[in-house]
Amino acid sequence: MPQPIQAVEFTPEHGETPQCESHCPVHLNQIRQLQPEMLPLERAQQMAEFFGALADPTRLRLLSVLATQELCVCDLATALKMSESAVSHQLRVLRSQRLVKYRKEGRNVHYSLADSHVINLYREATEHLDEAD
Amino acid sequence: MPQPIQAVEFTPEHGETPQCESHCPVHLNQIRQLQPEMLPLERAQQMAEFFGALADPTRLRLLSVLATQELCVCDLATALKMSESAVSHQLRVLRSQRLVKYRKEGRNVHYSLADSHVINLYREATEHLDEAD
DNA sequence: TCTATACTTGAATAACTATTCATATATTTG
DNA sequence: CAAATATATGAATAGTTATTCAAGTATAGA
Repeated sequence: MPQPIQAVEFTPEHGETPQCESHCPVHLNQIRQLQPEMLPLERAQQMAEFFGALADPTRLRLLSVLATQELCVCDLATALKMSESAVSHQLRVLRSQRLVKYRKEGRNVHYSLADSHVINLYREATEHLDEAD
Repeated sequence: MPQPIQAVEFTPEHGETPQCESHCPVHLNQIRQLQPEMLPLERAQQMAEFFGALADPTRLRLLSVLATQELCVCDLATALKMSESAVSHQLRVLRSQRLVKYRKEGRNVHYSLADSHVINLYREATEHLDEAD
């Protein structure tokens, strides 16, 4: 896994006493060596929020139609048969994770996909799901 | 976006009346044409569940240490400084989405990453997050 | 077979999240 | 400026989820 980590908060005072007995394959020293590989909590939280933005059917449907063209909120609401308010709330989540970008034009706000990562993540997930469930 | 969709439940009876006025860029006919591009609800839910499995700091940390080596539950618990029960519950979520696989050996259960999609998704997310926040 | 260990699981609780409803802001048009 | 439209937002509610605790299963060894 990438992200070989910077700050690790591994304190020898508490917690790392292994519950495993001696026959367990990995022991204290090795677990200590695992720490540098482990995603630091803060980064893990940031990343979880990002994946969280993708973890909702409504938001995924919004992204799927935005993949075809730029659309304003009321068109998105119409296409998904949802209230504009609900769509707007979800677009805010997508914006907060920079999954979509927007462009104001008069009273309309046109949304579109932010970058290619969105498509790539979508594709990876699709491939994974299509492999023998 | 991939996944050009199979069944679309677009019924002309209700919902698709456009809230947008005539100056809105996309009209009813075009919105109707959007439907085939839209992720069907069932697939969207399936995909949301998958991303949901990645949307938790604990599970991402588990994956990050499993990326370095196969590990048993008690070692994972020790490394993350969490109860074995909590870790086991989270591993169940990862298993349910086939993000990890496991191997029983005596009383230990050794977990490892399921396939390369995990790494790819991790990398895409990392790259996205590292771009100008 | 009895005990200990590794892991799993169900129920309960606390924290989080999606939608609705009401309201607010901004822009266009009369 | 007033009215209408497009979007955004705050509060409330209902549904979801992560962790804990207690109990359960399975395997190994005495």
